[in-house]
Amino acid sequence: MTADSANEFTKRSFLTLEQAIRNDLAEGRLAVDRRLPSERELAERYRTTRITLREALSHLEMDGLIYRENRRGWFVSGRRLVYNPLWRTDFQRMTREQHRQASTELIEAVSAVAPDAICGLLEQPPGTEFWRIRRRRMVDGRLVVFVEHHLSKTMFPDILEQDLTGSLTNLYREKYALEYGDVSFEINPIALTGMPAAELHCSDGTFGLQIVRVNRDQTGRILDCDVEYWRHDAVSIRIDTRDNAA
Amino acid sequence: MTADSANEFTKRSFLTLEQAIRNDLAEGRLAVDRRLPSERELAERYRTTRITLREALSHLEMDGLIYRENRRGWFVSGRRLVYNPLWRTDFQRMTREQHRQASTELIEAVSAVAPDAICGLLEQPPGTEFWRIRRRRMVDGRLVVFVEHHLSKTMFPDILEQDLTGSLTNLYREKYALEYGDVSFEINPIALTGMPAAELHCSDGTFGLQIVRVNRDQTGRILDCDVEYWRHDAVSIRIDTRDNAA
DNA sequence: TCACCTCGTTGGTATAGACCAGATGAGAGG
DNA sequence: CCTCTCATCTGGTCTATACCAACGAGGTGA
Repeated sequence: MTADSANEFTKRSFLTLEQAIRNDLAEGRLAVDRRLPSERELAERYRTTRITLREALSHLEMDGLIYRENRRGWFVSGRRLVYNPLWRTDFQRMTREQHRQASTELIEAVSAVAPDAICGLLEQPPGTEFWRIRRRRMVDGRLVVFVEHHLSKTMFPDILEQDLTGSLTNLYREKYALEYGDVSFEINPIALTGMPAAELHCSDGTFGLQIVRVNRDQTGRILDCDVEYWRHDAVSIRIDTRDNAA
Repeated sequence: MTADSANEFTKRSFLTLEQAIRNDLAEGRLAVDRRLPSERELAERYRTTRITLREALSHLEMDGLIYRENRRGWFVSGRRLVYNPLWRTDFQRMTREQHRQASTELIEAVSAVAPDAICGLLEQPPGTEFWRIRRRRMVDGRLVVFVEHHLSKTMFPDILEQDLTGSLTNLYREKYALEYGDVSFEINPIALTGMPAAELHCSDGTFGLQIVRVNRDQTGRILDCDVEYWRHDAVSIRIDTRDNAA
């Protein structure tokens, strides 16, 4: 690279830089989930500093083209998982229908006092104990969502003895004869911190989507409340009232 | 401030810094939509550099506590507007029900070829011309969303002669006797760039939510397609199937 | 064979200083 | 009184450099 071409970068060089990486991604020179070269190497290659380089990478991250794993590096994002929070379908089936492979990992399953906000959503007094099930899920080998379920201890007295790495939907149906009915949920764009960030291996403060869902059975009784924390680049929320009419 | 207390900031000082600003916000020392002191002033006050200061501010921005306007400064975020993309309610009414004040500004209303993706959603061949209406909306005086509507030219031949700063929902009903029926939409977390960023007065690359919505009338005919770009900290998506059953 | 430790590399965070371009407000001119 | 111009301030971007802590690979010892 000559001094002249380096000069092209003098103003808003991170844009050029960003575009260069965009091209590499678009033309498939970088495969999905593959790690990018180290920041120092990229900075040198584009004749800039790490600060500027990281500025460009942040933009690409916000745009969902790349993601990073805490202290491990930057990786190429795959296509987004299409997710309809209104569907009763379980995660495994949903991913299979999109020709993708999912897996679930149980982090903990204990009895615990739910935060006041959760108790409120579950229409119970503050300080109520619930089963708290924490899990995380992967799609095509990548960690994409951390989920915290809060369930009634009286409705599901022995649920901790079941296999909790599978679908709770199926457990409800098969063991407790409960079907999903109405659902309500809330989507908030937030920064991932603390446990969700740690479990998803992303650095504290990474952008994410929080989805809080309250599920009811066919008679309107509240079944449980899920709090999901998604890597923002891994998901696309899609809802069609025609699908949910039935 | 002594040299000793400055040393407390030597490691991950942006966290301390972040917490300090969080406290200021929580205790109301900074009012909603009020401008924060300049970056240089804050950096000096917290005895750090602008880079580090901006790191802390970015975290708060991602968490939705503050937002920035391009080259104008940082401001305190208000509470999120609760938004249900399934409702037929118009924007004005929705905000009024939440005791907030809304206004709409027309940016342009022209005939234009829609991008291929939009033509696809509207079930028309690529290259089809539609009315393209661009608007932006404020809540309590703050710009929160940029919207691009694409409508059929044959269904609404004279819509450009109407008042386009009000509710399109109402126009459909009153002038064309059309009611909303099914709706489908998609939510994507993305980086705001180009026109949406410029119209929302946010710097290129600011994080936002894109909501693409396709509206149908009571007979299932496609009415229009809206592409909305929201400031991420200004909105909370909330849906309850019990509300939409009727 | 496997647990443990060491060490190089990487990302995470920080300092110090600089210039540019857009936004703003005060002052000049009509 | 209004409009236009210009200096000033602010955020936006950049260079150059440094240290720390975590990750991972490879070697060591039980």
